[in-house]
Amino acid sequence: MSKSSPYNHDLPALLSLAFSGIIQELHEQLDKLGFEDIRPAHGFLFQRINPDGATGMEIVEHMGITKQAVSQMIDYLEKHGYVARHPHPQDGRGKIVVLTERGWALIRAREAIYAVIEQRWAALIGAERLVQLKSDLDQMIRSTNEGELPPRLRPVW
Amino acid sequence: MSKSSPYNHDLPALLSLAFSGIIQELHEQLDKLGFEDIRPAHGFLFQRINPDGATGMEIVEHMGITKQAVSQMIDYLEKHGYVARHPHPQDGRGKIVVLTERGWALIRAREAIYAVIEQRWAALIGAERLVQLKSDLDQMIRSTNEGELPPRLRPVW
DNA sequence: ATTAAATGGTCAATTGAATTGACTATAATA
DNA sequence: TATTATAGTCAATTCAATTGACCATTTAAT
Repeated sequence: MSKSSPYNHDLPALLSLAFSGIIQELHEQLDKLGFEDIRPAHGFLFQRINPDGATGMEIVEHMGITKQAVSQMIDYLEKHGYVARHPHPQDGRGKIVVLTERGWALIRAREAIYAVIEQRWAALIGAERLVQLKSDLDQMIRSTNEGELPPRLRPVW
Repeated sequence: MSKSSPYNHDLPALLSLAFSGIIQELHEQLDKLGFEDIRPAHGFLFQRINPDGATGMEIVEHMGITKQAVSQMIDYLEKHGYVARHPHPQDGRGKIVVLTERGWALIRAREAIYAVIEQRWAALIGAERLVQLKSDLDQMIRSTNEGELPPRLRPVW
C-alpha cells in the first residue's frame, strides 16, 4: 500500500483541496489580467449581483456575513471601479449594486478561466463523469439542506 | 427548465457548498459534544499532528500560514487542553506538538461524525459513486499539482 | 575547532476583514 | 397618525492573521 502523504485525505479534505485549487488558479490568472485587487471573497458578492444587480440585504443573505461587512466590501469594490450603487427604483431606503463595465470584464474573465479549468477536468476524467460529479455534489448539498440548494454561499465557513 | 436559484451554481460553488456543508455539520455536532472552543481552522492542524505529532514547521508547511500564526494557534489549543508541546528528542531547537487525551477525544468524535456523513452520502448516491467521486477529486487535485496531492492544506484560500 | 549561516521557535506590534453598537431615513403596519 | 420594521451607513472594537525582531541550537564552511 503506497501512501503519498503521511496523513489521510478524507472526503472533506478532498473537497477543500479541489475548491482551493480552483480558486488559487483563478486568482493567479486574474492577477495576470490586471485584476490583482480582487480577493476570493469578492467572488461570492459578484455571483449574487450578476447579472441584474442586488440590494445590500440580498447580498447579506447570499454571503452570510453582516450588512456592515457587506457595505464595507461594496465600498471597496466601488472605489476600485467594479460596482456602482444606484438608488432603488421602488424602495427609497434601498440601493441596488450593479456591475460597471470593469465589473463585467471581470465576470467575463472569470467565466473564461472557469471554462478552461472545467475543460481540463472533462479531458481528465471524462465529460460524463464530470456531469455525474456535479450532479452528485448537487444532491449531497441538497440532502443537508431540506432538498434545496442553500440560498447563501457561506464564505468558507 | 426549472431554476431553483436566481444565480448559477457552477463547479466551484458546488465544491464550496459541499465542503462548507460538511464543516458546518461537523461543528454543530462537535458543539453538542462540548467542543465549542474548536474552530474549523484547527482541523487542519489536528490533521497534521495525528497520530504521531509534528513540529511547528511541519504544521506550517501543512497549513500554509506563518510560523507565528501556527505558534499562536498552538498556544490556544494548549491552553484549552487539546495539545501539548514536548521537547524534540533529536533537535534541541525544536518541539513536537502532540495530542492530549482531550485531543484524542476530539479526533475520535470528528471521525465518527465524518463517518456518519459519508454513510449518508453513500446511501444517497451509492457507495460506488462515492468512491468514484473521491477518486475523481483526487485526480483533479493532482492534475493541478504536478501529479501530487498538495503537501499542504491551504486553509480555505 | 571556529566561525558563519541556516533553522526552529517565540515575543511584540501591526494589519485588515470581520464583528457589535448606535444612528438616520424610508416603508409598512396598527 | 403614531408605531414598528427595514435598508443602509458611521464608528469603534475584535481577533486571527501578518511583518519585524530576536534568541537558541544546529548545520555548513573554512
